[in-house]
Amino acid sequence: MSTENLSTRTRILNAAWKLLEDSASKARMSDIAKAAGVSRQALYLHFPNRADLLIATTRHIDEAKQIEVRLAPSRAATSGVERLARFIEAWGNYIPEIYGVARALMAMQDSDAEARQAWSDRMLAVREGCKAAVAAIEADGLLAESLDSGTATDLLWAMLSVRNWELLTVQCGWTQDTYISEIKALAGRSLVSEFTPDH
Amino acid sequence: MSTENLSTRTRILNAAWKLLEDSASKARMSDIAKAAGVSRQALYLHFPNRADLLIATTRHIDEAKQIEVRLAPSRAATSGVERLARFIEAWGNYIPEIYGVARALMAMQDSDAEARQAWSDRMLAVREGCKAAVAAIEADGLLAESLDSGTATDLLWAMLSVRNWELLTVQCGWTQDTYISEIKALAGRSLVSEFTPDH
DNA sequence: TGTCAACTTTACACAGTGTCAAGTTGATTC
DNA sequence: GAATCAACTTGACACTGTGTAAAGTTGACA
Repeated sequence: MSTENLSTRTRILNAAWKLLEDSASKARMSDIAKAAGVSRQALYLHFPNRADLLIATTRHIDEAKQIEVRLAPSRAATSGVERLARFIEAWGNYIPEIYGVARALMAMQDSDAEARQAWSDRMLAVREGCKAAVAAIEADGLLAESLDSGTATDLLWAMLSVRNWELLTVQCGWTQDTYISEIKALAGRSLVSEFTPDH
Repeated sequence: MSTENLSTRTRILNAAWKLLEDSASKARMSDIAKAAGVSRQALYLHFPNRADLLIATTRHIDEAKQIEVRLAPSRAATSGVERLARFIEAWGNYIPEIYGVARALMAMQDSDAEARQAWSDRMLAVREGCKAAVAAIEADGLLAESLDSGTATDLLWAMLSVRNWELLTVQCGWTQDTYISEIKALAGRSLVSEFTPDH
């Protein structure tokens, strides 16, 4: 796709996305500007600061990657266990897509309150997905006896955190496929009573 | 304990420790210097840079908090399940002690290769503990059927990561006691076959 | 021809790390 | 009691990256 006719704003977002995608490259404001073919100051004409630019980049990716569409199978599931599996697939496979931006945003959390808030909001949305899956399992009467739904939601949320994905894939060297299947199995064993993996 | 007779180096380490402990306070080099009652430059006489100072601080804490002693019950355990439980208690209760420094060190990972290495080394030590616990369970013939020991080690390591502790306690608001008991239960359900919580 | 928005160019303020060089000070040694 | 030395202080400065400010350019549109 030609980059010519796109608005400056879009070119900036695409540049930020691309730079953040490969972990090797730095993504300072000047780097992003250079990659977008605009001056560094042009960035500040469109985004008040780096945090806002990164946040806008995540929304931009969400649109391009259609996160909502990906979540549809989970919402359409007819059983709790299936809903859990489809949700893990949707979100778990989405993590690598946003990992670059996520990393940059997480790195800013200590210094930037706005970045913290933005990331927190996104993660709370994920938590809602976890909550819905847990509720569906509970409705089937299959939530592990020792768990209440709040605790189960928190645990699932933790299992599906970007940091966990990072640890298991980047650090431990798991493939994405291994990650998905092992996390599904883990969530099943630990949240669902009488769980048997539907292979 | 009087701070008078301690060496400058020790006073610096104590100051860094104290500042990093309460999450409210900043811990810039100048802050640490002020807290230690020395000039900022004195810090550079003892530590080449901030990363080294933080790393030295973790070792300082390890000594003061006797991490090795805490790990003894796990090593002395007579069954795999017990070893797992004692290890989770030892490490899980140690996390809040080092969390301040850990946070600072983790925040430096993206920019500082040395900090990354130092943190990685420490976490690999934790992984060894996980590995030993998994090996003990396996030796009892109680490792969950669907798991090989490598995967089980990785999963336990992820469950016991500082990031997970942070998510569950700081973000979800779990108490430390809840964290320990829920993680024990989670590790049991997900790693051990025929697991029954010993009350 | 004039106006306006979008963008560029140049310059600067600021925070925080790390470096450098020239003091001071107090203990040790001859 | 003078010289020496290590440990520390003081003040200045380089560097990086973010964000701000102000003046100049350019092309479209009226």
